[in-house]
Amino acid sequence: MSAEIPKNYNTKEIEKKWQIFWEKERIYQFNPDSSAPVFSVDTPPPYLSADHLHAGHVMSYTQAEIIIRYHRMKGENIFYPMGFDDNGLPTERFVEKKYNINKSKTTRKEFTDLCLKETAAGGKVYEKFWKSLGLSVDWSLLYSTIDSRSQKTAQRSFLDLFRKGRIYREDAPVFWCTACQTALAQADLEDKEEKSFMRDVKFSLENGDEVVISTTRPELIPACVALYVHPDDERYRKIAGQNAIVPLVNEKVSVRTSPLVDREKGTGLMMVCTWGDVEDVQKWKEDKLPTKLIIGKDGRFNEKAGKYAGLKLREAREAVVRDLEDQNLIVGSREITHVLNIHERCKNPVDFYASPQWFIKILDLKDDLKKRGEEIKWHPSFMKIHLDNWIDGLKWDWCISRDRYYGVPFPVWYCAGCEEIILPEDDELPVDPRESPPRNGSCPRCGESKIKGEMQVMDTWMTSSVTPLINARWQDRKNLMKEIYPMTLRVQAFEIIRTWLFYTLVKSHLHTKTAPWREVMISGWGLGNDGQKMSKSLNNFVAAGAIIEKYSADALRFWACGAMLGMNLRFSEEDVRAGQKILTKLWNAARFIAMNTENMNRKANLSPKNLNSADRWILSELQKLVRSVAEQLDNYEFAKAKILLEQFFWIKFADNYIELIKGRLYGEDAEKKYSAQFALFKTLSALVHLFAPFLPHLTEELYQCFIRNSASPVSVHISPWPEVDGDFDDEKMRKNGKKLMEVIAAIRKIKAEKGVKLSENITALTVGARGLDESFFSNAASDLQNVARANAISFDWQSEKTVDFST
RNA sequence: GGACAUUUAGCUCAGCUGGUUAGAGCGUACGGUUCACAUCCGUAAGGCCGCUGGUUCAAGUCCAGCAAUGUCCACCA
Repeated sequence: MSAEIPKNYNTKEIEKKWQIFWEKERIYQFNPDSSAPVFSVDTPPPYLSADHLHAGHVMSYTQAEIIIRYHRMKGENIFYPMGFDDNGLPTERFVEKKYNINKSKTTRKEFTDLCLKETAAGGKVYEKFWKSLGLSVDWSLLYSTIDSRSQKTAQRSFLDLFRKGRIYREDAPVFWCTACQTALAQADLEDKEEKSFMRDVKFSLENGDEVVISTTRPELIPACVALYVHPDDERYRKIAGQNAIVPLVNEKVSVRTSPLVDREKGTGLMMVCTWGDVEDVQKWKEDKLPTKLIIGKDGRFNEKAGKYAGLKLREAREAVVRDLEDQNLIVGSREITHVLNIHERCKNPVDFYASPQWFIKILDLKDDLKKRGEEIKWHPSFMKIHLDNWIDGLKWDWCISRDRYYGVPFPVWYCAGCEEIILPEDDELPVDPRESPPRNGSCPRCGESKIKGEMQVMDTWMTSSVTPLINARWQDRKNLMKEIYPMTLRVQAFEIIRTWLFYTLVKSHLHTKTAPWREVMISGWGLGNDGQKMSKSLNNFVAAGAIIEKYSADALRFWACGAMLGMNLRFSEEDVRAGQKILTKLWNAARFIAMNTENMNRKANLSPKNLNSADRWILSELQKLVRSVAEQLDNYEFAKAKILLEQFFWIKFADNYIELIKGRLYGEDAEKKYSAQFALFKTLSALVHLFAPFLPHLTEELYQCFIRNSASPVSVHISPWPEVDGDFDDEKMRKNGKKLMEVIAAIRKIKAEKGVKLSENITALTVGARGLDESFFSNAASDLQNVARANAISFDWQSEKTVDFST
């Protein structure tokens, strides 16, 4: 047998071999007919537009996968799908950039065709990559957020919520990205600090008096519709109720009062425009102020802006300031730093704009949603606070429509005659009202046959928020709702708690009156060498494919599970190399064991009393390891489990135990040799299983080469997780073992330091030996003597005196 | 301004419900081995455990305050 075992572990060949094997044998396939408990997983569908996969992706997917593999080996029926998010704005932007095209200058058909082509290509790259990493995904469950099943689910979600009165359409101010030319939701915004100028501008009152307002947005002066003061502000008591004249446009606006005005801010006199910020929108709503929208959807000023019409925002600001200066109306100006909202996808500043949009009413659900959040078990627990904070801070209903081309269409038509909203039946879905009319062709209310389809598309989260329902085939007659829903586990990173997690919670609360999952697992970020977030625009980008190519998937996975759940992890090639080292070490240890257990009878089961001391020790340590690794994995503490495994394997098993029993393996005493062989094989077998979730390729190779027999499962990944064997779980043995290791250390020290400190070391040695139980020692003495001999020392345990160096 | 997290050896991080001389990996220096190990083993150097107070017989570990870093949120007149 030993002749057949290759000396080196050929990473690339072997990993590829088992990946093909797993697929062929359908090791990871979900079995809907099994009676085993189901463990269903809701994994993030990554955006295909991210055309480079980096080590950060590897980290979060691997961490989740280790937990999943553990549950699979515990005999649970794993439902582990993969999805691709190839829907919506990110994909559009990717295509725009790649082909350098402008959405408004191409037809919808051309554009969506390109999007579909790119997502198909991207999907292939992703699938290949995830497979090369060894993810135990059931690829037969693959979904894409633009495929017809997802569209159907998203549209049915819309219809269901519409019927429940949760969805409304309103022509109101919305967050608007002038670069993408679409409405946005609160969750699509990001903060950005920017330097700007606070300018003090003179306004005249009708009676000729002058007042001063402060603003960072002078270009909105032509859109001013009111001034506000605090009702108790002595300075302005007299002017409240009067009219002011807006400079440059000479329009009359009223001076109103509101207790919400902050007297300390600026001059205490507040200019309200259509609409510069959230305050403006609120005042506009509450006091029914006039509307004077001077910025168009493309970001240019429109005809209502008078002489500034046609200018871009920046140009308009310059022009307005120039004009104000010419008229000596700017009485103060200072540079300030303030934070403005930018669009998360394109980083352009977000404005307000009014146009008809679809909304889901969520502001009245805050308490319910927080309660749903509490039904879920959070790992790590503090991550739940991010959700609560977000819910507390909600100010707007969820705007679900986007003025774009590529995405799931709304299942909505409008009657051209009576403006009735026309909806399809569930069995018609998916529909595309932009392309085809409703089934019965005319308006059910007025009979009008001219019907318009809704041209907007859904927010990408409208689809992503129903991934559990897509997977459970909620929309199908024969669905898996009972089997896999609510799902067992959601895995994701923390930055999309406010989007993906929150929106999914909203949907499942409204559709199924449950939380969507029982547990969530939130991972941190993989950081670049410099500690910054990995991003391909920076030089800290670590292409995951290249690392796998250079080392191995298993080594990269070993790095990925090095941080505790929820913590960020800095990438370091040294750590990957350390992972590679443990692969080699495991391979060699297994090879050694295989060579020395070739002819042993593996069927017989020895009991502790038939074993030598050292063998009982390592097996008792093994039981402790089995117990604690399971404990850690139950708590999603894969990093701690990994450390336990490493330390047991490398230090206790390889450096100490194997060295201790080599003499018996090479010796003539068949009984003593068999005792060691038995412990060696039992330990190796357990280790291969315990390491399997972390290092799936290597452990599969070891299992197939050294462990598997005709009665075993075809793969280590579906073979049973090790259990504690009470017969060998012996604390007394572990205590003796600790002493045993001290004695070995003392022997090595004597060797290393020769004469130096000799007496101390000999004392350590004898004291260590004396600390052992008598029967344990008498049985282990020959093993120790062997170690001593291997270190060129002979020691007389009886007299505790003689030390020879056979130099 | 609010929230959450982090702060322990040169680097990356462990240190559970407080208890003897604070640990691992990598890196560094030195020594040994190459008969499982394109290696491996051993030894050493290196830490006011962010700062300040408090509780306690006893604190890296609990409490309070402060600081730095990261992230999220709020503030945009």
